[in-house]
Amino acid sequence: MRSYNTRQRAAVVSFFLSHQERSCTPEDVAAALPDVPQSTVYRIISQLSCDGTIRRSGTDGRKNLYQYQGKECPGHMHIRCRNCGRIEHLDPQTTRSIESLVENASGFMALDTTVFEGLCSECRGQEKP
Amino acid sequence: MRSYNTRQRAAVVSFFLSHQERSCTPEDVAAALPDVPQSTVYRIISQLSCDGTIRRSGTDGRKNLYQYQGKECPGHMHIRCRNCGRIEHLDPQTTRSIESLVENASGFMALDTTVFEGLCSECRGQEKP
DNA sequence: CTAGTTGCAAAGAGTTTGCATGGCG
DNA sequence: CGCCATGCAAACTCTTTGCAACTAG
Repeated sequence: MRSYNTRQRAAVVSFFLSHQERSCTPEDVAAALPDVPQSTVYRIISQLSCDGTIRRSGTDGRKNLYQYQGKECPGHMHIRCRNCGRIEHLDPQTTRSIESLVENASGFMALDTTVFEGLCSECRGQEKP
Repeated sequence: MRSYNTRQRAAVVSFFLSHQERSCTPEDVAAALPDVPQSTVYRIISQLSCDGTIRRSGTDGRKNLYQYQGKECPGHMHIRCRNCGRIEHLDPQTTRSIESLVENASGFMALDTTVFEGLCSECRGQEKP
């Protein structure tokens, strides 16, 4: 089941390469590539995610997030503001500490695809439920 | 906008009361109450969630999770096995430690509705992607 | 050639909503 | 009685899938 180098696949990989610094949704990709239909974007993302080119980095609450998987890119968790939707990174060091805490307490191996729900400093006190 | 005591509402509250120890999905509720249509279950859950009777405790990956909100019930995070879907609690103490770590690192207030993605001890090494 | 890929449209899963009817207070 | 809640079906959002036509190697 080796994969072919199609125009569509190249475009999606190129998109993730030029957005290495942030997590993107399938919608982001489709919006940037109007000539690649959504279903194809979903299929290509699914493949790239399997072969390790990109990795799922959690969810924005609704949609899945994916990010280019650089060689020595240390995995990190994210936190999303429940009020404004903003997503930020937790540094790899904090991520490792949390993983240890969880593993010791539960026996589960915590994955860094975890996305915390939270409130950012600007939204604290002005939550709109 | 005070709420009326209807048979359906009472049934849903009663369900959550008798399942205080675990998080339930709208589907769980609807399945236990065959004479209350799904849309009504969703609407009642939405209300109860607003008025604080129950609280959203995260997601099972697809569906939302809700739990009865006892007065002195300390909030806790959950961890879900990505492989088998099993959900377990993290104890309140571990939850507090994680909240502190996150807050210090990011400035976000971490909410205990966070559900970790992980692998339970039984599924480690036998993940099926 | 021919297995893997695309494009389209339709199906799924979970959730929300519009609207006429019904019932609590 | 008036306002809120219910029931039904339809809409909505995100994602997956079936299938015939296409294309990279």
